[in-house]
Amino acid sequence: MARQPELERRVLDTLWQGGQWSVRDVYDEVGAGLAYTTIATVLDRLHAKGRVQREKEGVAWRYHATRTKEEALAAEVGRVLQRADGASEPLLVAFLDEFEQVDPEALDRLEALIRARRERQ
Amino acid sequence: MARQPELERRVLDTLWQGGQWSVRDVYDEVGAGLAYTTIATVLDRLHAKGRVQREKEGVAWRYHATRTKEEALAAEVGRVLQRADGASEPLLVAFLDEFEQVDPEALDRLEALIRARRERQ
DNA sequence: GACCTCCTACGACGGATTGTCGTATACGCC
DNA sequence: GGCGTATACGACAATCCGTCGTAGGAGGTC
Repeated sequence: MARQPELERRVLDTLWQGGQWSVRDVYDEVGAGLAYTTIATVLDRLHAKGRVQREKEGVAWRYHATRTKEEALAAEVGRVLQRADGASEPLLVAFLDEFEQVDPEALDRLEALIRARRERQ
Repeated sequence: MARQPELERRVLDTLWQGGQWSVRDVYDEVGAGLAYTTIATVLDRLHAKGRVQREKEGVAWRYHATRTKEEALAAEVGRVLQRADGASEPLLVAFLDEFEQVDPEALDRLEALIRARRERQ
């Protein structure tokens, strides 16, 4: 039923919009057709996994993402890199293919960012 | 038991060394302490998922990876990019952080590859 | 032909993850 | 003391993955 946690992903996308979210807030955003407790459970599990944090506000919890979307996605890329035997040239080429396919201009910005990073030290 | 398919990953890493592998070949490589049929099952499932291909040779199957390791890992990065809302600057910066952490020189090679790619058209 | 060895096919089982709820229970307010 | 809302907790089914066991086929050996 869950090769990739689809509902968790939608809930995280919601939190990544920024700010604090109660269960009801999230439910209103992505809960169409689902039970309120379904959303509550998903948020609870994400909290147990450390993916979101929460503070009590009155009787209810307020949730927010532990990491930004960018950080979370980059961390996944980091795991991929870990699995590779170093950043070999074929790997980098394959990466660039993917980047180019998603956004042809991304390569220009990537190059500019690399250059800026070098100058910064 | 399997948040990330560890044994499948090891089997794939084996096939990614290149060439054709029988079940026994793979078993000799990564099967220490496991049953022969465990490896056979894993290869069978990878085949069902399209991750590996196989041809009969006599009575036995010969397996090889459908994609190279580089292609497979890049495809994962591609999926991550799909989930992002475009290649925003914060995302690219976060990616570069990961690259730099894994291999500080990777950024230089990345830049060179981008430049080479631009000249090629 | 009986036997041994190796291979595949297929099914099974348990643990973990995820989607999905239901119920019980606590809290604040009129 | 009720009502409405929120949480806590547990439950169930589906799927994935690691892990085997067993049945049965194909080929070589005595």
